[in-house]
Amino acid sequence: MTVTIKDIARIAGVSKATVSRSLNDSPLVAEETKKRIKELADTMGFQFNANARSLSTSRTGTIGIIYPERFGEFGVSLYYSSLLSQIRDFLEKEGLDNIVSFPKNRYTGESNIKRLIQSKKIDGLLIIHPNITDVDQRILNFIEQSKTPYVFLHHFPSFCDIEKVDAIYTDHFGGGYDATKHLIDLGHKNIICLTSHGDSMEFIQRTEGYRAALMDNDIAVKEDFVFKGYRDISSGYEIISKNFGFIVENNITGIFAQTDLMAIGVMQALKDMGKSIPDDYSIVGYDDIELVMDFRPHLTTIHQPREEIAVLTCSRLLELINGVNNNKKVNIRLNTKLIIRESTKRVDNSLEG
Amino acid sequence: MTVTIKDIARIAGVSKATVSRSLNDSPLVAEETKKRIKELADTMGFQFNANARSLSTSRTGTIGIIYPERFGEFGVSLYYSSLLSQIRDFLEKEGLDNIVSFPKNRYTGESNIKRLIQSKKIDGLLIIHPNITDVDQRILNFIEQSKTPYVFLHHFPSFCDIEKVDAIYTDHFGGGYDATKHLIDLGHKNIICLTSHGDSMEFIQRTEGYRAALMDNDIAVKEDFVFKGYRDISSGYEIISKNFGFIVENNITGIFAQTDLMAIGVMQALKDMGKSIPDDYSIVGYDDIELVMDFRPHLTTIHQPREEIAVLTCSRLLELINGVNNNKKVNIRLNTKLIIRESTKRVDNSLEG
DNA sequence: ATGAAAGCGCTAACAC
DNA sequence: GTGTTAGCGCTTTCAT
Repeated sequence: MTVTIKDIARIAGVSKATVSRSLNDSPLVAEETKKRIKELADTMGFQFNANARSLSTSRTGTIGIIYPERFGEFGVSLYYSSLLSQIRDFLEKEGLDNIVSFPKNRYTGESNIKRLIQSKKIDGLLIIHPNITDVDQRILNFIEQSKTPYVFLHHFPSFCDIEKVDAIYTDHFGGGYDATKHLIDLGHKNIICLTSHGDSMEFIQRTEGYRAALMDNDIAVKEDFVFKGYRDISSGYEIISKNFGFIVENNITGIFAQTDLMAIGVMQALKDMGKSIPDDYSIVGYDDIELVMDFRPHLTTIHQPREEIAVLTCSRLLELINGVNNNKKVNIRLNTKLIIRESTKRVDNSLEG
Repeated sequence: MTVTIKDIARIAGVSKATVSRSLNDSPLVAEETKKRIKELADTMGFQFNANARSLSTSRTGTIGIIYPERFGEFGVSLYYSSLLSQIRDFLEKEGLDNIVSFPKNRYTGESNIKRLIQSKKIDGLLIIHPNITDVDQRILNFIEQSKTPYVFLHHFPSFCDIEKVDAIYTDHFGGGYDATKHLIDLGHKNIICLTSHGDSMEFIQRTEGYRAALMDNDIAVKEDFVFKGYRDISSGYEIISKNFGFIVENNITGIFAQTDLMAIGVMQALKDMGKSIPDDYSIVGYDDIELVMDFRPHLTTIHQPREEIAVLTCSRLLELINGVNNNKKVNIRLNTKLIIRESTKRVDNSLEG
């Protein structure tokens, strides 16, 4: 039923080797035979057996994508699924398949990274890992010594020597800084910040950016101005509702929410309290997910260049796989971009004491 | 560097066959040797070469998931990505990998279904296909004669003889019916419906359910009460804003939006016009995506049993792959469930003429 | 320019 | 209970 090169060889009256060479466009075979074989293969509906091929060449034509476990969570997936789409798009263009996996099997605890590499199911790895615990040094060593091409993306891989890995990431510190600076520039002095629980690097870095911007502008950094939540809409909503007294007492006018979802929740909460945005409060989000355009006022936010991340990451991985420019590591920090929309506004000083 | 069964055989002083048998838990080998071999394999960090294995057994341990192309679009992915998560979860439990793919490569136009099957990259296929154009009869025949196990999910596969395929889907007609009936039961007489452009079966079926419910309750079906949009928040928003005059003129009080996202947009639009929900308008959505809980009032909606779909679909596919109960097709229509929350309310008849 | 043959790592008859 | 061997479908030396 399935047609193999052997079948083609038989029918064409040539050897398997010639068929293989022809279909792989080897220059060693006469143009004429090559053409004949190709056409024959085509009419016979031939397709390489990927397993046989991989066994022989050690190339599978599939890329492994390692996602943080909480990808499964709803809110988190909004930004990531957009990034993933871009990655898929690129790989599709190259005719590559992809296997998406968590670092570990959640049931057996087995390392999917190790498994995928050892079982030779993939040609390379794209890794988004939030922190040290998820991809530990042992695994990292394993990948390294297996010589599997891999690229880290999205965050700065702070848990390892950046000189020793390929990584494409955005400047989360800078993003946090810019968001805060924007509020400061608009005259806001009392700015709170909503970040995420946990040790995910991106949030730690955004918060550092927030602090730095305040300090650079001689505004005291107050630890109780940093609220930890769950990076989704309801968490943003809840933090604001519960702490509204605090917000009023402290004369807060600027709010930096470290995810757009939180920012949306913040806006909802303020609206529900009869407040107006940006007249009463200025809000800055983070991510620039598509969803924000569905809400009024349109959110001022930090755009992450997802498409660029995807393109650069995939291109780099392909270089590694194809063995070009793989003598030295590539390390790119992409700038985020402040997108000013409608949720931020110059503070009205005339009303101040 | 990589350790193979040959290495183990050499070190253990047995043949490759014995090693293979041991690691595959064959009853043909003595318990003692088996144990010894297993431990050895373990300490040596052995892992089967998936390609060699697949070549020999024709089993790959990976499942292909075919998604509609517009999975890439943001709004659409909210429901589907939740479904996909559930599927992944099940497959993870079984130690299976998955390759997610569109029906065709968007660049080359090549059929990914054919390619994945012919190249023997997958053991079975999970197919979510919106309509006839995406998975045409030729491909269907191809799958069939390739004997690749496959299960359709999410929609009723109306383009083929349902008796001849395995399919797990929800009752979109029933869902549309229940949503509408709920509004009718609450006393609403003038009910509009927001559906999606295109020929996606799920929406056609939901609209049919809407019509049937009206007819069954002696309410005239008016074609201009059905609005076509893009299944996202802004589309819902726009339809309501643009047609608010129509809504008022026609005394509309009930709105059935065929996606939750549209429903959210509807609520926003009405709010922005100073209307109150559910006092002025009752809204019913569809899907029961997680996002709806982030909005007030909480949306009354049609819950789709995604987890059940995922579990049943995957279980069935595994049966097919393992050759159990594969003599007759399985065809399950799951019921949706009306979830009554805060966006619907009995119509206040005292105000009526 | 083409063919023969070995080998990739594993499984499964078939022998013993 | 274990070993030998052929074979899965392809690539790639090495011959010719």
